[in-house]
Amino acid sequence: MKTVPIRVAWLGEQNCRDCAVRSSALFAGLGEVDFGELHQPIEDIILESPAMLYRVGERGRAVFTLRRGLVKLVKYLPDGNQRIVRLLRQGDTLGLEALLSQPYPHDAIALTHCEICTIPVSLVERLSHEQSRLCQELMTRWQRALAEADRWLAEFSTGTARQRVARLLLWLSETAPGQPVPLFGREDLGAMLGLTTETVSRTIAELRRTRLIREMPHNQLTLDQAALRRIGEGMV
Amino acid sequence: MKTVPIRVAWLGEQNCRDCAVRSSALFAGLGEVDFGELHQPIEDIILESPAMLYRVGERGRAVFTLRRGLVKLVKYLPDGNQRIVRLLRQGDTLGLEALLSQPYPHDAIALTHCEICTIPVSLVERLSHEQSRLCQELMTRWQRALAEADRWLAEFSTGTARQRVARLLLWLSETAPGQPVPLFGREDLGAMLGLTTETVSRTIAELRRTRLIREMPHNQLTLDQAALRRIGEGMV
DNA sequence: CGCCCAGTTGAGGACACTCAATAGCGGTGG
DNA sequence: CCACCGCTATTGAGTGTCCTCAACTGGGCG
Repeated sequence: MKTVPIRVAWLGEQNCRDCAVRSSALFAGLGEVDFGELHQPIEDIILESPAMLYRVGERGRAVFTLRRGLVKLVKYLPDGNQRIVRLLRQGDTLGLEALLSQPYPHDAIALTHCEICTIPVSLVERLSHEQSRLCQELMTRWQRALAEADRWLAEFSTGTARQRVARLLLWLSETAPGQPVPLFGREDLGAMLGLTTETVSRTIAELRRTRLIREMPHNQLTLDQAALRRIGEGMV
Repeated sequence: MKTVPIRVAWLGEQNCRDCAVRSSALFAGLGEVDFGELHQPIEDIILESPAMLYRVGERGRAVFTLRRGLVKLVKYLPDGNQRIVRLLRQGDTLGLEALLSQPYPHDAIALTHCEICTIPVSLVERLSHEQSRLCQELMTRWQRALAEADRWLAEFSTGTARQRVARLLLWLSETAPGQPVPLFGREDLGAMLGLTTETVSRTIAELRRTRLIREMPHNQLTLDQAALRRIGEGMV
């Protein structure tokens, strides 16, 4: 895996009040008053594609909000193979484990260009003493992560290769329905779906031949959503 | 599915102070002082095997602590098939979603004899206003659930049928290593591992023939843990 | 230009699924 | 008490999907 330098930008004057994902971000529930408390600067980082945000086992001192992009969470099996257990997208939170002083349980690796807020654990802790509202907000994050995990298991580890690929493509188009979908490496797709790269490749090729997906510039895809939905649900 | 009447027992004088799973239960972090606040009675219920604790979509008004037994969380796929996304055991917490006023996302069904504490959401909410410690405790529950979900995905949806069955048996023996393990219906096992009942049956039969597992009374099994561990890790 | 990596395609085989028949077990009723 | 039923588990035969191994293609970049 290539290592890519991490560019860091400080928000300076700017703060979470103006954040693009404010409505879905961690501090969404806090009113204006509370923002006064954010004296501590929140770091904003940019990652390019195969860059690692954190590594399994690291002691984290930060929680992250994904403002833009896609991040994979990777677990390593005893036999050395790797499995992508979840994908995070715009508005999702990463590294909540750090709040519990636990090491991160995955590798977190950028799949696309990513913009990520770094929120020091100390800040969250300080605020949560005063704001029981924040606690609620945090639990919502956990809940969302868990719901995604369950969905991941049900949709992407069950059924034929065709079904899994179709469901994954639809999942990827959920953030912006109708918009083109970024397609990444066959190896990653395989690790998400529990399939080999060859099987994924064959399946994608077949979908392309039958015009259910169409290549666009920049490795983007447009989908025949209705048809893919039928496939995903087993209507062959 | 048979419906089994639910026997309800009130704890009366007894409370969480004396609970068998106190050290791992929801209120584990609370000192003696805090127990004074538990004026509200905590209901203790007993479920027998295929009884349902709650149903997907229900508006929950309670969180549950599993004091004893095994509970499956079931999700239903669009094609009507069902998938068991997680198994809960002694000390685990169920229905945390109720704290966020969310409907339960699964069916929760007892796989064995179960003893379960029912904790009203209102009680948790009242306490959590005063006790930021409880918030921490709750997040730990979420984190544990999420870790189990990830593990479930990595261990029970990957590899050959032999590997999956071996790993599941080992998982079941984790609560009490060396102790016999309860074995349940092939259909449930299949839904946990993403396999058909026939494949599970063949695999179990083969493990029995090769003496890696041994039948005991009451549908219990003793395991050759070392051998199963080798299988689970792919050392054939 | 040629290397390297990612993706594609092919052939063969292994594994799990499907369909179907049989065996075991517990409960019910004659 | 035994015969019968229903359900679950087991076993078998045949098929299909996906995996493995391997060759080939094509674009990016030194």
